Amino acid sequence: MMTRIQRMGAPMPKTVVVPTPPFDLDATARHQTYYQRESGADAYHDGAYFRALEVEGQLTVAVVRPTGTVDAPGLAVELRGDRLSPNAEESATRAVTHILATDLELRPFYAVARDDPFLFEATQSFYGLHPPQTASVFEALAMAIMGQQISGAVAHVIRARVVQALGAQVQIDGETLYTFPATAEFLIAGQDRLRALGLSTKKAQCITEVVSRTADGSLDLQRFEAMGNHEVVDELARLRGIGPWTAQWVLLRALGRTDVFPSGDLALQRVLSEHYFRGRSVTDREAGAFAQETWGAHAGLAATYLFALIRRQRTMERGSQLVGGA
DNA sequence: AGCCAGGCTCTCG
DNA sequence: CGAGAGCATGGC
Repeated sequence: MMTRIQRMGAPMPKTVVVPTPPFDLDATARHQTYYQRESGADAYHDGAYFRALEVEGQLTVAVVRPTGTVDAPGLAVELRGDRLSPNAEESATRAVTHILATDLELRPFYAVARDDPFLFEATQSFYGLHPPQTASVFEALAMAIMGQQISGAVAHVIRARVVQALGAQVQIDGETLYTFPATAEFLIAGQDRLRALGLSTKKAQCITEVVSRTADGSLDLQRFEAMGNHEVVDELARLRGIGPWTAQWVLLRALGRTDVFPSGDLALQRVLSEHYFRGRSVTDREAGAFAQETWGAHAGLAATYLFALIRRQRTMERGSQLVGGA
């Protein structure tokens, strides 16, 4: 596969973006990059969020740093690399603010969460965490398919392998990032290559079907933006290998449908079981109904904060294991 | 060394 | 509807 490599040096003019408060870049970028220590499409270190992007055929890395406070937030967005056209600059800035969901309003959700001690604690611990979104519908769909069934750690390894193999490589300050591969790159790779990168036969077939149908126009993911939740689910369910879990995550992660609770998610089902059902296991249906009743139109934000809790829990467990093992 | 992990599809009762 | 099997891989 042809890999374009670009070395980037000279700093570019910065744009300042004002997110809807509260906004905490640290919490949001950590959440977004949780599994990607490095060699993914983005990275977070030294207080800056990095994301490789391809806009209008031009490669760039957006570097985002906080300029204000969580309650009076500002973000400095710097585009590194070859000078972009004004249009491309605007697209890149829009893309990275979309990824960080800067315009999302958290306060109504916080108001609902106040009645719920468990979630209230989460809204305090992760105050200002906006639910990160993917750059495109396809990115969310491909990421979800690659992550079906397997653990987060395994999903991370496989996704990183695919992104590195098929994405365009960008180097900045000695760090290597890759753009998330476009549908065309998956199409060129084909089933066998995807299979060799660690996807199961079914997943490789599923992604191949998505990208070939995108290529022949029978599937238009761009259109999802303007469609209702149920329409999107119906359209996605027609594809072999895509069920409720994948569709729910696409709605939440790509389209910012923060009313959608991924009720098919086993990790979320377990959290609900533990904290709201006294340990009794819950079905997909029960999880969805409970989330809808409890958090209403903000159920998707609740899911984001529940995942933040799950991750914090795992991080602490890992920490204590390391201490215990030593 | 196994068992399980942020499922989906198909089959059978 | 609900339950069960096969799929793939890496980490604990």
